[in-house]
Amino acid sequence: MNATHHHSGKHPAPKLSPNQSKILGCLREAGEPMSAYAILDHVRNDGIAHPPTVYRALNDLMKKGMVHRLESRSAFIACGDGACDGRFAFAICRACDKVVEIHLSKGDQTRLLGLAPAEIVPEQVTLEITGLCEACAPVQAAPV
Amino acid sequence: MNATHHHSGKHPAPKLSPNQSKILGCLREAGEPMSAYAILDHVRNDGIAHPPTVYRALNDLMKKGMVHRLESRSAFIACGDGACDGRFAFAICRACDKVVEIHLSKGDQTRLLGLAPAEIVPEQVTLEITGLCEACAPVQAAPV
DNA sequence: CATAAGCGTGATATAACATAACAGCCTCGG
DNA sequence: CCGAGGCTGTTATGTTATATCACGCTTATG
Repeated sequence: MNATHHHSGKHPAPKLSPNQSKILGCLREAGEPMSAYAILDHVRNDGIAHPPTVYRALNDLMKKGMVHRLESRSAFIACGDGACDGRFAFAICRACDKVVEIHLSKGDQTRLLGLAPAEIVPEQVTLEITGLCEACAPVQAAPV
Repeated sequence: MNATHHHSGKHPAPKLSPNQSKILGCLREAGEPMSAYAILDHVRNDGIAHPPTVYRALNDLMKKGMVHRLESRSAFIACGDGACDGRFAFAICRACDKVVEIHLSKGDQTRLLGLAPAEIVPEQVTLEITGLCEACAPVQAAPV
């Protein structure tokens, strides 16, 4: 699971440290959001033993656009694309925690940033849409 | 103007418990986001002494639409409108923490919900736009 | 009155999430 | 040799949130 030379193309060169690779590998294997401490539990085998080590790697991976944080759940997930430019959104099933990454078009991004009031110059967007996925819809009642 | 009939007009009847009133008052006085523990510090005078008391009131107030949670900061803020229907967004200055509540038009709401993939039926939107306000722009460099 | 149900609250304890601060070990360039 | 910088390890602590049980008050009922 060494992602050190992935395919070249859209994405900037990764250049990951050993710890970053381990943690990214863990998140990619899971394919779903994990809390920092859940990650820690899964990489103890790999010699990572303390929270700061995990958070350091996660923060570095987020700067590279390879991991995103789901604010509404305090959880982290690998970017479905390898890496992206920071303009993205998520749809999350409230019942099973399934996450779908939404790729925002240029137009979407512009419209979103345009919602900011004149007094604040927008830089970054956090957009998370919660709902119910196909599988969970039949067995759940609407709470809102 | 006590229209306790149905929820006529924009705002449903408040009917707050004493603790809810104290905590909403605290947030309204502040006019800015506060962490649950910052709120706790400010209402100790009023006889509230433990975290669960604060969280209980905050959760009730959020259900009523009178308080919102800023996911990206783990903070709470009084609704600028008294109460609203849950379709709103925030613009936040990353330097001074100033928050502006953005009221989404019907069209904005529809577009946002439309971003959800087919496999997840959207129910709720969390949109937070971080940037730099007029006052802070001159003295801050862009980090991203 | 007695009693039970329901609700808001008080209080203890602990869980879950995150970072500050410092120390060790490399490698690189002088 | 020596210092700078990058990455990691480690200890300790700070911050955010909830589970659980107990208490007192009001109300409905017999």
